[in-house]
Amino acid sequence: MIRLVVADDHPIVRAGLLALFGSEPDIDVVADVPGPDEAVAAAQRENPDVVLMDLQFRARTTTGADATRRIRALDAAPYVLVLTNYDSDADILAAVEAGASGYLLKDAPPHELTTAVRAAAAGESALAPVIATRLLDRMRAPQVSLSSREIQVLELVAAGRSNTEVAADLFVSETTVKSHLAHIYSKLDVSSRTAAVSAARRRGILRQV
Amino acid sequence: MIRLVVADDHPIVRAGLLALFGSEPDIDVVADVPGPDEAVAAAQRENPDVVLMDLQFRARTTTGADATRRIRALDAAPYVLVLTNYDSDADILAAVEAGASGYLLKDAPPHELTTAVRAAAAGESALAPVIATRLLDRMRAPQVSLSSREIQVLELVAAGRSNTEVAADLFVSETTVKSHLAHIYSKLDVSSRTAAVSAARRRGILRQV
DNA sequence: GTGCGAATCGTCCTTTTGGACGATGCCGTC
DNA sequence: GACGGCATCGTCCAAAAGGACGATTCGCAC
Repeated sequence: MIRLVVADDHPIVRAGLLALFGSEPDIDVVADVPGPDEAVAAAQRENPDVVLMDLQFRARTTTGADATRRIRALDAAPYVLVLTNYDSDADILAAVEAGASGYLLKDAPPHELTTAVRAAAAGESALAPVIATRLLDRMRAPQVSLSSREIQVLELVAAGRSNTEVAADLFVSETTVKSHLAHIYSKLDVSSRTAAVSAARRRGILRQV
Repeated sequence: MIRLVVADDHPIVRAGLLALFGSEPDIDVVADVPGPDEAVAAAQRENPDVVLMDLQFRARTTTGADATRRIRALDAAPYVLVLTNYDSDADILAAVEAGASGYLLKDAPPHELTTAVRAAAAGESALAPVIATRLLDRMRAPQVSLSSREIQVLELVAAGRSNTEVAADLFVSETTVKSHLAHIYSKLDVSSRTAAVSAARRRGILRQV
């Protein structure tokens, strides 16, 4: 019998997961909690085999990645599966770095969830097919990383500042700003400031406001 | 007995809603469907009192707002409640314009859902408290409100499209796009596209990606 | 110490954007 | 039926942004 803890702030999603695993004879949901801190507590208290955890929690400072890290640091730590709506690079990276053994999407078919839980309980890794594909793409495609100065420029641009204003803010010439922007465009494969901001947000390079 | 149709592309959410309404004696879920087109079909076939519908469907061209519009155009049309993750002005506006009688958030407590369904069945409007608050704020401070067309333009601009591209996307001339942008700038008190996007995000006019 | 990326600054030129005037048709309100 | 807001289209011009060449200096890695 696999002991499972479910952590998600949406009551509807928790109800759905309970219903789903309720019909699986070999999976027992021993706790369902609405927040990351409660998840860590439950992981200590219930001694589960697997924790299924959301990444985003509204109105919480702790993220799912933080909670994952803390759970994986426990003695006899359970495996953690991350379950989220988004498949952004930044999110996946955060989850993997925190020690998750799987990354699942909320719109996945139910059987993907149950097989993933069983795989995780057996100590194996479990990625949603979509995510696996994306990771492979990522490996194939060269990693884009902006320098800290470039990010600084892009943040000001995202805030709506003009090249002249950015130059004044950073005490450099407008030429320099344009030069940074040209590099940013080339790295992100775009050709305008709005497209750059949009691409950077999508990839988690800029704060998601 | 309230006949309810549930439309959401996440199997987990559908399972959760089924479990939730399963324990309500006066609500009968007569169909649960994964897409907007199926929702319209079910609304015709099952003759429900209320349709509970997601706004965003992955990998579909039809949006929840489109489906809502089509359902409300039926004979003996059921009431439509929109259920979504986001509370941006653009989404709310789209839903209301499409004829939704309520707007609910997925992280709402279950009782909000059931009371909203009962209210909708009785022909009343039902808004999540968060949304109601936002609408009231909007009424009190009506200083900035973009027209739906303007929001549409701004969304494309935020996605990094140029004026020419936006014009092509919306089947209008570039002059028209520039005219919309000029109005947007004046309303938001800015003078560039990036500043407009930034201001609109800050005020919740655009979704906080 | 050679090479490389980063940060800085230049010029010249083209494209895009924004501002300042227009104009028309439609719809809803008063 | 007049008025205002919205959406549509136009021209002309100035400013901003972007592309295509440059260039130097400074670290840091090999």
